[in-house]
Amino acid sequence: MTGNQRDTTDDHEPGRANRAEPESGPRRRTGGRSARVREAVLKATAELIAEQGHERIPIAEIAERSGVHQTSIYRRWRTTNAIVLDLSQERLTSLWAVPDTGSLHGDLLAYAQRAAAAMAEPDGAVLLRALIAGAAEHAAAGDNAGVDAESVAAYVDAGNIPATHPLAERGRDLLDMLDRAASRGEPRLRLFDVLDGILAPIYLRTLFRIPGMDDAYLGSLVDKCLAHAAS
Amino acid sequence: MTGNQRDTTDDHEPGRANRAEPESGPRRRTGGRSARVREAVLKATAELIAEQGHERIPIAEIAERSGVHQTSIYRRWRTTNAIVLDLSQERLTSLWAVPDTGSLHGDLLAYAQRAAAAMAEPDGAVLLRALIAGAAEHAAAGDNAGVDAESVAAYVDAGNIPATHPLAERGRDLLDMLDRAASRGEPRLRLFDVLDGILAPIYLRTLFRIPGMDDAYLGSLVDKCLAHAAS
DNA sequence: AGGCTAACGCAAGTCCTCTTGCGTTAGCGC
DNA sequence: GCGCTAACGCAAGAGGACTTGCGTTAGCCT
Repeated sequence: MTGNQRDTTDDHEPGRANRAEPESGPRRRTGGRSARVREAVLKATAELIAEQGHERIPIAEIAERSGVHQTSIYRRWRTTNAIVLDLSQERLTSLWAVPDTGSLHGDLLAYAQRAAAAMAEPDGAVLLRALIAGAAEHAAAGDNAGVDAESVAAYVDAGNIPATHPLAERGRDLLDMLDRAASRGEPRLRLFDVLDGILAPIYLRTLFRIPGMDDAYLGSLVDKCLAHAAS
Repeated sequence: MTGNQRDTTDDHEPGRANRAEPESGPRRRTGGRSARVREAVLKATAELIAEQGHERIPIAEIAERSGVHQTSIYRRWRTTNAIVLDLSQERLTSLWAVPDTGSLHGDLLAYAQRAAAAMAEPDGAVLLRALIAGAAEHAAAGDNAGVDAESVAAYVDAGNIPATHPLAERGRDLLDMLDRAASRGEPRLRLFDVLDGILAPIYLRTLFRIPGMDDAYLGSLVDKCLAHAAS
């Protein structure tokens, strides 16, 4: 299209995982004004999503609300979806410091409750959909989140998630939790048992707007997970 | 515009649920040319999705491929997303005649295999996303798929799904299956146990492109479901 | 078979999204 | 502080999505 296939999605994590690029281009300016602009745009987008309930927000509207010029937004993100994806990664990352309650059952329940609470936010479902759309875009771009299909399968067989996968961050946190439990002598759950047994139902119910995710329900999900580990 | 605010999204189910509208407007023409046009558009859209791998297809392109004029498409569906939603409802409805293998375990496994196979189609993930987007649009439009939140909750408590819900059709089929099992003397599973335990993991892995949904995996999902019913 | 009109084809339009070039501001290294 | 230039603001402008009015075709009903 524009002939430049990398700039749009690369600015999302400005100063974190600095891959050792030998001839890295110009040095980015991540602080000060740039950071303020990013902040303002993300904040405005979150507000508009919460108000309107959907992600189809014209960039012009985000520009007006945030006080940032349209052009700047287009140059940095190019599409509304990229903004929402950026927002969702920030939100669903910082929010998810995994609890340490002392027991696996308690940890899992707290985790489930946090996940359910995040989804219950006014923009929770929208952010989840953005995450999904992000995963789909990666796939459409040709690669499977930067890793080829076979090595992804190898990861999954080993009970892990490739580092560039949208769910990777959460996978790491969960693995820590499961390791803690094992070191306490509690049964060792596999990562995908938790993903399938706890996260998947919460996500399904969120996406299809099925209510009833109270503590009793979440508790039953956790119990099922643990029952399998025992058997 | 046309002054008619219901035609766009109402043509999806031409002759099925005729709500008793007293002063129903002009009588629709659902057969012949209209049906051919609908067929051509849906077919072209499915092809383009399978080829390009995503749903961001300009209507002009669908018009060219299908031989139907842009204007006609705009008047009937208004957005690409509506077409894909239409397509997904048709596809995911006709395809899902629920098997009757003689045992609950066999039925559930066959069901899981069909679901996984449908998701493995080149356009499976896209159609699933369209279904989700459809559910979200309903929600954004103000109502919860035509039913208010409380009555939805009541349905869910009773182990059922409201009739207008995107998953309703599949829910009905599944309930039939579960009833059959109960009448054979097998344990009675609740609908949402199947949704949470089988469909949710399949959907999660589809949406996030996690591979490894082979028969062994699907079998383990079914086993877990049944283990809970026995306990 | 014939009338009525829903639905389609066609061709201009209109509106809005997105781009491009250039001047200005301000982050970062010295 | 000073220089360099990344990132922003601004104002046109190009391109594509969507609409509208009207004539034509063909379902559906009697």
